Amino acid sequence: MPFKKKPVAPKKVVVPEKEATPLTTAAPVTDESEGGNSKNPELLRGFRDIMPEEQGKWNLVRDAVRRLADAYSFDRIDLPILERADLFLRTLGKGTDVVEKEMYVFTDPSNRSVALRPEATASAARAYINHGMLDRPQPVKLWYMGPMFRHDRPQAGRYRQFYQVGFESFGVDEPIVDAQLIVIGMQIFKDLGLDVKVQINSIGTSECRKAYLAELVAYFRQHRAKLSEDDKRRLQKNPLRILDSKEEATKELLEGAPQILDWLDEKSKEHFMKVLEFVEEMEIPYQLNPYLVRGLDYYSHTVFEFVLADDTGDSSQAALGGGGRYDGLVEILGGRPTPACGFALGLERIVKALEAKGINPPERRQPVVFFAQLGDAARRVGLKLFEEFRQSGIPVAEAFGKNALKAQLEAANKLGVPITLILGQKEVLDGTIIVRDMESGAQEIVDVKKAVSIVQRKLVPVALDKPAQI
RNA sequence: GCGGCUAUAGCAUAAUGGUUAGUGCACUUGGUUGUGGUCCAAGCUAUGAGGGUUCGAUUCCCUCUAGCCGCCCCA
Repeated sequence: MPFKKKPVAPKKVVVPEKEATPLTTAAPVTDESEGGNSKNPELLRGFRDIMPEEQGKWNLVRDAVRRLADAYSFDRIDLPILERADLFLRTLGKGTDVVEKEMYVFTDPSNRSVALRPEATASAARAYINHGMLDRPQPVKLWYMGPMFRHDRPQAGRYRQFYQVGFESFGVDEPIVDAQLIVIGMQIFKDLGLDVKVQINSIGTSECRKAYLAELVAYFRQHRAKLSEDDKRRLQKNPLRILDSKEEATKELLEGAPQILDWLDEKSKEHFMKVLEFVEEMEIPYQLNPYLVRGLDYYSHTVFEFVLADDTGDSSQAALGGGGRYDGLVEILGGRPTPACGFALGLERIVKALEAKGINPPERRQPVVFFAQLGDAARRVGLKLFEEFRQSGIPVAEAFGKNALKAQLEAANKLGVPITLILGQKEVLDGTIIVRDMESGAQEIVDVKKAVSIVQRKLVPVALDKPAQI
């Protein structure tokens, strides 16, 4: 970097640090309070690597979702990870924790307030407006999968970067839309082998909710003395939340509390009843949960949550996903009033549930042939031979990085392949190759051109057509 | 954001206020020249970071960081 200054300062002037290191000073490095306490690079708190060993399980989930999205004619959309902070402030609700303390908000270099998305429904609605999707046949059915960010306290199965898949349906207010979304969610779990039930509630329109809330608050005010500090705070800030309080005393009080279902207007009630009818018709295991509320402001009418069926306690991790109707969202963002409904699933929780249930991905297709090489000439031939085998559908492994035959056979042994091909100087000159049976140790020298067909014949008992899996 | 517990190598673990921090798995190399599975040998890699007490700390104390658990919240 110092090169851009005058070539040589004839005097003994030393190039001042400041000018010499513009790159490193661009961002203030303040590591006195955070990280930087090891020679090893450190992960940011709450962030993690999803390691190769875990990918099988993740793929199980990703594949199931992809398959079903396709089957139900949902179109994939990839939404940006960074959005204007304001998008979330307007939609999620100012009082919500997500917005208030969990969002990664910062000012970008052009001095705009931006945020790492804490969820994607708002982005989907934004995209719906931006691309004039209201001019497409309704409903517009979109799905997405990707990382979300919330600066939350990390715990097992809870990270600051976490993955969600979401399904959103815009433009139709029919109860059947809500119902089918529930069906899709349940189908995903069914395909994965997870026993999940759905909890459903309706929180009506914002008007009837307002009336209900007044009643609810009034009710709990009478019993204020029995409430915990947390619940008192909820009563102030977000009274609906008191419905899913875990305090015993509060739960008891709830039994006498006004129920939101009684406060729904006729239309809301009818909508909800129809959703339930459909769900029943589909024989979906559901529970009416009058205390189910969701954390984000944009919901209205139907809300639901997918919960592990065999989960005993109401562990905070039991909910694998949830969603509901959000008829007001598009309008909040300045679009034409558009009914919409959707749900999102938390991938790490699903993966965790798979683990807990001992559900494993099919084994990756094991190589059945190992190619061992000695010397450069053999490597050259081997690289090509490798392709021939691959093209004829025989999975071949190699350890081109190793030179000693011994080491390569060791590797072959570890992989448990039945056959190893050995190609050395001599064989290259002769146009032959050694086929070694790993079990017996028997070897034969064959014409290299026939290697593929000979190996194929030997492998007949070994299933070659096992489905490959990434 | 609040509270509790924890922190030894890639992983799993042992030990200690005092000379080389032990073991297993894994990894690398070797046990002659181009042959694996067993075996043997060697090597590699650790006390999360900073500070304090002490003649001396990995061990005791404090702070920070991270992980786990509970709360909050949520997926």
